[in-house]
Amino acid sequence: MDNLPGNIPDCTFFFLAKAHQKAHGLLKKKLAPYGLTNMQHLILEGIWYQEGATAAELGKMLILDKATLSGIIDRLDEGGWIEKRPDEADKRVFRLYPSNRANDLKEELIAVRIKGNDALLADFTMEEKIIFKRLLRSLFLTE
Amino acid sequence: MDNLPGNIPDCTFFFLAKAHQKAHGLLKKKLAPYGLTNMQHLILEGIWYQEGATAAELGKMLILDKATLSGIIDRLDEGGWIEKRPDEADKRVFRLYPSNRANDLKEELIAVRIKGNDALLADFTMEEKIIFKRLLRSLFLTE
DNA sequence: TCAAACTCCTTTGTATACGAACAAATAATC
DNA sequence: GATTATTTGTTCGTATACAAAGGAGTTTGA
Repeated sequence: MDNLPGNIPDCTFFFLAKAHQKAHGLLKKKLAPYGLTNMQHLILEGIWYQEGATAAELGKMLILDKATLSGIIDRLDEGGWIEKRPDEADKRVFRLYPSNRANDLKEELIAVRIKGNDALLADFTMEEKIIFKRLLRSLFLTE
Repeated sequence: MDNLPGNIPDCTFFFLAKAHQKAHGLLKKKLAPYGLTNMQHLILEGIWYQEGATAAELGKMLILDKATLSGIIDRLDEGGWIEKRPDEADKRVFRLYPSNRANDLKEELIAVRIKGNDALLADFTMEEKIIFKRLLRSLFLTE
């Protein structure tokens, strides 16, 4: 990328956007055969780790806008990946559960993400992997 | 974020998405007063560094899909930030130039991005900044 | 206990992303 | 020099993002 203009090579906004773009594309390819998008996979895995979660809870856990979540949950539901059950106590809320079909693919789908992670950082040394993840974490966790 | 589910805390896809989400939001706020989005700012700066560039050239330089670029360029044009001039030799192509209004704000707008970068990495040590940018670069520049 | 405040989810509008299909134009090749 | 292949930019369809506003339900507080 020698033709990147003067200041842009030192722009973290740009680097982050491009690193994310690449990571997103990599996982996207691995998930395509399942008919799942990256976000759908993320929400589904969130539900596996906290069955019966509400949309609000998932939003806080995964740092997602409620408006964005609404659509993703709808498509997960339409695709038969999850089930929306109304909460008995609070009529505003519904609770989310993975479908049987989703559970049948649970180990496989989680493995896809883990292997994707390995592939993404394949060229990094062990130290670099650790440092990279630590810096990413501290970046988005710092308010 | 102690309530992040088991495996997700070690997911680079997630970290990258969230770090990007945060960086994007930070720059977005700083650009809002100008009526520019992050992407519009990026393209505009790309044009400043290479006046008369074509959409295809910008796409290669900034690693952007031509379909995505098409819309952004349209809105930059409608907003009066750039000018599209047809190429005389190649009738498929138009060349992009910053408007006078854009040039009046050039230094200021570039400074906004640079200061945004500083703010984003404010909590990092100098070494961390260097390493972080190096790792991000190598991640998205790898083949 | 009743109105104000707040919460949960949805909907609307705008802006990316990007694969796919297309029309127009240019380049390649025989 | 005509046919084929490639390139450029647009449009379409689908999926995020997220601000803003709305409807329904719940909680507070006087």
